[in-house]
Amino acid sequence: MTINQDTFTGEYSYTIDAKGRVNIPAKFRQSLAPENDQTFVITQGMDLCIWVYPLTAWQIIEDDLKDLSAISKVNRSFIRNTVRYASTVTFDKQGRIILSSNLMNYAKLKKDALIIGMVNKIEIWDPTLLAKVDKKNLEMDSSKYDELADRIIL
Amino acid sequence: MTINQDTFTGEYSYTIDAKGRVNIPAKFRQSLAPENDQTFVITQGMDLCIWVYPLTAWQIIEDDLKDLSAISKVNRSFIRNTVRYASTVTFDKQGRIILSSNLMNYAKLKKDALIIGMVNKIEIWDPTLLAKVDKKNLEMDSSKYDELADRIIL
DNA sequence: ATATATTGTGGGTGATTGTGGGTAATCAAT
DNA sequence: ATTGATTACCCACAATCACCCACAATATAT
Repeated sequence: MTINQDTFTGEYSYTIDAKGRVNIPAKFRQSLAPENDQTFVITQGMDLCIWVYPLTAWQIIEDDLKDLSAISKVNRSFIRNTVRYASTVTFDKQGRIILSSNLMNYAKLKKDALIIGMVNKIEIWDPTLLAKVDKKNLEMDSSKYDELADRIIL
Repeated sequence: MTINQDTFTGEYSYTIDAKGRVNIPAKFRQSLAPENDQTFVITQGMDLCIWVYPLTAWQIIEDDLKDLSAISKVNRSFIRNTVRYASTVTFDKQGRIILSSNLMNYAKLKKDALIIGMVNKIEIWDPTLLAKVDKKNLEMDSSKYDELADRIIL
């Protein structure tokens, strides 16, 4: 049973094989809407992880980027840095996608991967790295959590 | 799997051979719409790089420019610096295009080329030059980046 | 409990891609 | 016209990738 189309929750651990392939959790595959053609777009996250979007969600981002005028220098470098690391990946018959070595280096991924549902996208982390980052964030941001709690009813 | 016709994302590194030929990434060739007849228009970018447009996209730019008055300073400089140097290139059986020595000088290209999808066009950079330019831009404009990131939900 | 289907992980092989070079046509200048 | 230079087109090959199959472990159904 899936909650919503193109919505992802939960945490799963997988291994990355010698060819850089990781499994997309079966639950995520099932909640991916059919019009995505079993395809995601993967790119660098704003933290040291990989972001994975359903294809159609990424297309909306692209459309927004198309509206930015190339006359502005800031726009150009923003587009460049957003799109630069993005690539489409379709999962194979076994449900795996291939991670480029670029992205694996960026997220410091080796053999183990932690895959986390982030509602509208998916994050892929190195388990030990996430543990560290997580701990630091908790210390820093506990006050800001309260702000958010006001806006979102849990 | 390609996202859309005539849209390009991702980063690829290639080598320029002695004849000034560079490969257009296979993914880009595949997403180039058939009515372009395997043809691009290459010209000077507004940064120190080469811009590569699908033929039909360039034709639209030309049409737009005809409609615009020459009064605007932006238009005049765009026409002078960009349109001036434009020429059409068709890729060969191996998927390569030829770069004129003019354009290679402008973008300071030697042996290595970094090819970046910029949604509706492609950029060709010297790898070390881009690293420098990019770093400078990020330092100068980080606040404007945040504005843009707010408008475009990642 | 047993059988059946699904899922996660590994590997093999043929097709595609990136890169180099060669040869014949085209053009320019003497 | 002859030479030299430039361009357009063709071939070759190594490395990479996409696709296929295998199988053990887990989950589901009867």
